[in-house]
Amino acid sequence: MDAFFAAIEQRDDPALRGRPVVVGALPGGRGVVATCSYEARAFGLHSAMPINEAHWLCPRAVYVRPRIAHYRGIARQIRTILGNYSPRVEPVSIDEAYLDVSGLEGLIGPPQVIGQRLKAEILAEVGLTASVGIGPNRLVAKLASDFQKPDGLTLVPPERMLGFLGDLPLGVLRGLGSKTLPKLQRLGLRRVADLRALSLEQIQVHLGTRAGISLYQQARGIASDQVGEGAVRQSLSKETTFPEDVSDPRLLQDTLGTLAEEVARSARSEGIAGARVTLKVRFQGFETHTRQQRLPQPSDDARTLLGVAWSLFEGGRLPKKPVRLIGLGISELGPPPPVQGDLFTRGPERGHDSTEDRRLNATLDRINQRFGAGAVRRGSGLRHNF
DNA sequence: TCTGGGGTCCTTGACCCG
DNA sequence: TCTGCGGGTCAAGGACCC
Repeated sequence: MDAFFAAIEQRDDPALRGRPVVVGALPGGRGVVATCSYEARAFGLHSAMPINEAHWLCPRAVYVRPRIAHYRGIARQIRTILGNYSPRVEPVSIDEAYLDVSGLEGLIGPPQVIGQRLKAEILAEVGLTASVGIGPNRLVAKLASDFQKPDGLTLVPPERMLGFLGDLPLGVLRGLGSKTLPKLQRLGLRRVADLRALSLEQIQVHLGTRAGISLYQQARGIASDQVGEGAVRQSLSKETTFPEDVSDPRLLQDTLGTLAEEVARSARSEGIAGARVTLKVRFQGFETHTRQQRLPQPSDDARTLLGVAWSLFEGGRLPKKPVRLIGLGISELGPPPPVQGDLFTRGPERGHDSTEDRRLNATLDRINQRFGAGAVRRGSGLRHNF
């Protein structure tokens, strides 16, 4: 989908159409651009840009908070449409999916006809534009979909694949970000064709074994053509950045307690538990540390997670500096431990209970006391109100 | 103009053990 | 008994993606 979040906001509010729209944090606070409209991109704005930099570049843009639940609903609508075209659909994120359309020529038509009909139906049904890329494998299809945006359709048949890839700037390849790309640029490499001229060993000298193999293959269009179920979850976490750096241990512990409850709630709703707890702390100056501990058995219990995380915080030999962000996650996921006792004898910490709600409200009250009434509100998630 | 949140995967160093 | 070495495992950090 094209500028998905921003496009939805423009669709829903006619006053925003044709104007620069930024979805993300609000100017003055701590945060970044999640997505911005193409009108905003003309000012140099882009995803992940600090919101205050965006505001400095484009003060007249409209800044709105994301409405993730709303976007998810629309994503479901779109996925339903995709499912009508192919039984093999693999969602990759809220606004992207792979479709295997091989073998559908006889039923619908050639791939470009399928792509055109798909785009037209999405526009008619949900009022948003999508960009379609067609290629012999996932890598080429993805790069083709980015080739003409917004509202594009790019077909790359197998015989044109190497030429198409070779002309693209290096930065479009997976794994080349703000650290690795400059390494290759310092070697004088600019386009994918330049990288293709290097041997596997030459790439690996600069980028390491795994990344070397990946880029060597990408440059040659070697990639999977399997459209599958998507990935299995490996971890689950919640984190929050404070409006101002925090030194008060009570506020830190309370916030960690709220995060523990949110992680435990999500874990239980998915029927999973974690055998490893990770504490994440970002200090003043953006210095980030993690500490983790393995549990004797997997847990989905908020009090257990908080207990472990807080002991990691206190005993983890962390810097004694004000805290910018705190987070808690679980990994080594598996089935939850068997519940001891029945519904009437088991502890109040399991299931949907009022203990968690009381603790959450107490935490929100404390944060409101610290940062002023209305800093956070109950019900829509701590981090969104920050 | 200071850097969100939720993820994945890889590399590296410490440590243990044979 | 001491030392070197290689492999396995774990913890931590880093890079990247959406």
